[in-house]
Amino acid sequence: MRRITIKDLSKFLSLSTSTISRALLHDKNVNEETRKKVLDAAEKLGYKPNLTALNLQSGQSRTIGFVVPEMITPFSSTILKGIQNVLYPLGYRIIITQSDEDPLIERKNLQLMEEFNVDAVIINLCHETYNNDIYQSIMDKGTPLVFFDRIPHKSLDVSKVIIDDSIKAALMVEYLIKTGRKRIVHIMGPSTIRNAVERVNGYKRILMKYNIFDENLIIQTDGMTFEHGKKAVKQLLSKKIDFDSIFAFSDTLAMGAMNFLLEQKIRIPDEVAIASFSGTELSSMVFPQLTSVQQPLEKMGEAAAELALEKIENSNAPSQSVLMDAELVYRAST
Amino acid sequence: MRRITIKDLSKFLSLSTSTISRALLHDKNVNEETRKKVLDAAEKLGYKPNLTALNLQSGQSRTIGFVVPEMITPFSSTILKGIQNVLYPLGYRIIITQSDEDPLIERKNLQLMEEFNVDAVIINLCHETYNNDIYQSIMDKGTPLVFFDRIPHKSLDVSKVIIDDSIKAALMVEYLIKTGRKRIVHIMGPSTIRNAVERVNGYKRILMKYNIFDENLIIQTDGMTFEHGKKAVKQLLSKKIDFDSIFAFSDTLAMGAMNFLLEQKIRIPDEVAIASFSGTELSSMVFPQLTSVQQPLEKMGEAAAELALEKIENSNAPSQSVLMDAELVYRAST
DNA sequence: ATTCAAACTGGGAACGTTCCCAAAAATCAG
DNA sequence: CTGATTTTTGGGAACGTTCCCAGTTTGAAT
Repeated sequence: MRRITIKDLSKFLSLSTSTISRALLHDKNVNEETRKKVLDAAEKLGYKPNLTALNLQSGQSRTIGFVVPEMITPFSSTILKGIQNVLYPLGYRIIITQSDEDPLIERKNLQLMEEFNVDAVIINLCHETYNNDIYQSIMDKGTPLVFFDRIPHKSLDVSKVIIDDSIKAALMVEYLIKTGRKRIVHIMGPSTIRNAVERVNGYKRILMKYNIFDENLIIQTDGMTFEHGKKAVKQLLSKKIDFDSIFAFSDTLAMGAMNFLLEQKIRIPDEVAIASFSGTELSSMVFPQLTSVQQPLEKMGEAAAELALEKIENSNAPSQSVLMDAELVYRAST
Repeated sequence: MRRITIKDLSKFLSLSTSTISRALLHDKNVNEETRKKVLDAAEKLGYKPNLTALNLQSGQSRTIGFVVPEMITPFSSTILKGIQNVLYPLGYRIIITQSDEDPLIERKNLQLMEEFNVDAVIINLCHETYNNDIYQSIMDKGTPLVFFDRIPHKSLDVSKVIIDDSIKAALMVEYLIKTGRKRIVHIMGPSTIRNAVERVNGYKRILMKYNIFDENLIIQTDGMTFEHGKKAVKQLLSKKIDFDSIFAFSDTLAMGAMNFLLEQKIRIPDEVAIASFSGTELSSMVFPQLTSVQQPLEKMGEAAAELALEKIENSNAPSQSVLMDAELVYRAST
């Protein structure tokens, strides 16, 4: 059951390995007839190139690292799908790690990626600055880093795929206002995530514009889970802060909030409207379905993969930022 | 920025590559002092072994394939986590593909795995028999296959991790009966999935035992998505079939069903109770939270990884079945 | 026929390891 | 202090490719 190698073909056809290799690679310096013989034999014996040998020879691992905070919501997995669309046809492998929103684990994961000798890393970070040094050192060693969604501080020159968090947040909040809401809560993610800051800024800008801003309506969570969303609303209720709507940083936080409100028999959207920011399928799997800012996740993954490829092919290609558009989708929760 | 290799260390220390290699591998045939020098130098110059070279030399790719129907619910990603727990510390890479519940794509994915020369494949299939031939041919070539959750027909001798679908389904249905439900619908998955058949059997057995079985209450979907769940309930309602509870094949189907019921202003659990089978976090993210059969997903992943390792280490190790226990968790939906 | 370029093929190094075998150095028994 | 044994080291093949550099063959032009 040993694998067929070029050497086997070489023996079988009484041709040198060089010629076999050339025939297989469609090098022009090989007789058309010979090529055909080789291709036939390869087919017949079931030859498959040994990727490991190829990688050793070329010095590339043909492996891309994918580092994400979590993989249990469809967010990362949809991005992943986009990446796979681009990379699998080219013969790249993708290895995936989850950081559990913990910068220390992220750090370990990145070291793992170095050991795996990946050609590039596509990453959604979990703390804006904590691992800056390791990002830099990886890039210094010549491994491109491409960020998406959450990006590092602008002092780092990296390729990235983003959407305009601030503007989209503003639009969503403005929509809530237009539907008659006046007391709009924002459940904000941890401020160590740039996007949380961007989105809260968009939110603030609009509320100020309409002159209905109230500091108390911003509630910052220290995590990104369903439970954090629940806790946020619990706090609001126990502080007896009056509100008629919620704009949440993510689907998961929105779902937590929603769940708690429903438990308290608060009607949605009659008493409280809810909108979120994300683009995962989760938003349409709850009842009532969530109004949300829908990010083009699969496309974002594809874009990130393209950026990575660019840097792999040309190591001093300039870093690029791809700004993608997100769509506001109005559903039953508002 | 070139990577440091053993040759660099060899030059640096004026020692042969053999000695360096031995020192690094903690071979006993090397002077303690020399080893220390080597280890220090390796540390200082930042030596990292080249996995590709290692793999070529050992003939293993140290890569495991993970083939799943989908990755957008937490089911597969939680399993994955278990696999990573076991495999990452051992230096294995994991490559992941999604089959979109399509056996043809699954087939392509498996071919991809062969090209990647993986040491083993851990797989959750999407059709009980369709790809039997390729499963067999991969195993014939010496690559172990480990199945979990959905397994192939028993004619294939493979390692697998399963839970007792029939018994757990029966227990859940019996629980529904004990809470006073009499018209229990089963939203069954496609019958090309063994588990769907197992679970419906458990369901049937109990309903027959209590003498309340009605063929009309079984509704078979032709897919596994949220929409399929919705459609199932829609059909029930339009056929005016009377029911007071639903036992669904999966969280996702249950959520679809629930969503549609709520849209129709049917109260849960007062008018209709809902229970599901799965063990993902989704079941507690909806309102009301779903009663469900909770599978020990992370542990299942770990078990699958162990089985794979066993087969990798000893290619004629006998196939094993690991039967894991699942827990019934009662929540607000019943 | 002779020459020369073009077309095709083969030999062998290289990628970074490990590991077998042999050589050198150190230790030991008598 | 000699020979035998053990410890430590080095040389070089091997894993499966690609690719450079030489060869060999072919065929056309003189």
